[in-house]
Amino acid sequence: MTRALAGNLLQVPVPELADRFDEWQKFGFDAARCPVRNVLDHIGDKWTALILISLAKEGRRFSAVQRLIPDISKKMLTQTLRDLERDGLITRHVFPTKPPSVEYRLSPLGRSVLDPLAQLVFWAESRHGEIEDARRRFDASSPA
Amino acid sequence: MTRALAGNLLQVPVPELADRFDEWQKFGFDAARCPVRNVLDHIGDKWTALILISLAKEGRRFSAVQRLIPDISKKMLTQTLRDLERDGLITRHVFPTKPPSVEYRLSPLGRSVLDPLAQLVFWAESRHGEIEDARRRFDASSPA
DNA sequence: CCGAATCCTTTTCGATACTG
DNA sequence: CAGTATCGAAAAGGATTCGG
Repeated sequence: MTRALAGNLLQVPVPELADRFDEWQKFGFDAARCPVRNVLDHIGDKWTALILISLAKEGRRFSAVQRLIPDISKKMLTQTLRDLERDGLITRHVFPTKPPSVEYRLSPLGRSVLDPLAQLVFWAESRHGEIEDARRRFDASSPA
Repeated sequence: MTRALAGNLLQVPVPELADRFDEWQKFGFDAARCPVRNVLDHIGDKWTALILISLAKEGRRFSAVQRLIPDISKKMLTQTLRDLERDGLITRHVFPTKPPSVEYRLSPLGRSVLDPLAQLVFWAESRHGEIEDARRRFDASSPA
């Protein structure tokens, strides 16, 4: 994208990320305060991103999310939803029907992560083939 | 969705992500082919993002990366670097000095992930405070 | 229907010691 | 310097059972 150069692809974008990394270094790189660890570790776990995406279009009930992500266990669904609620990314709404129904919705904060998350997902989709090719090449030229 | 209401912030962006999710559903949501799982699980692990960022500015040697990320063990550094090489995100260059030195560099593919990754990192940085506040509120109103 | 509690397996990770 | 090998601890995850 942007100015298409011949041969020497990119290199220009994302100067900021490296610079920010340098900043972190200066302050001793405190793991507890590093947002990469504190936040990315969370949204990067096995189910979080999928759950967020499944709530992108509309609020959904517990069982509805479970249907959308068939191979998640109830335990992990409960746990991940609670973590997301704790972080303020989703809200939980209990309706006093019987049996009770519970709906989860993205909060404004949760909705705000969809955009950067989408960037990464679309990157993953578009590069998935390249990555699989690279894996095959690597495995082919590596010993048993 | 859409109809931009006052007070009700955003909602409009990222229609594509939810739609893409719907697409996946139609094909049975094959976990093995889902790029969210195949790729995000990788870059979302404990060290991958940090290593990619540490290589953003320039190629670095094994020990240099280890200095930049002080609390990574040699084992995990080796392992994560190898996984990244396998996925084609970084390249490995051995210089026949003695003792040998090895430099790791981002490949074009690896550089291409920095931009979406930066979006997420900057989101994390800017929202870190909100998330911590939400955590405190949640913990305060939850039982022992 | 939603979820808590328990048990158990798998995976991840770190510490340590060793090699070219 | 840049790894490899092995071990054990810890965390994550799944299956099952129970309860409001």
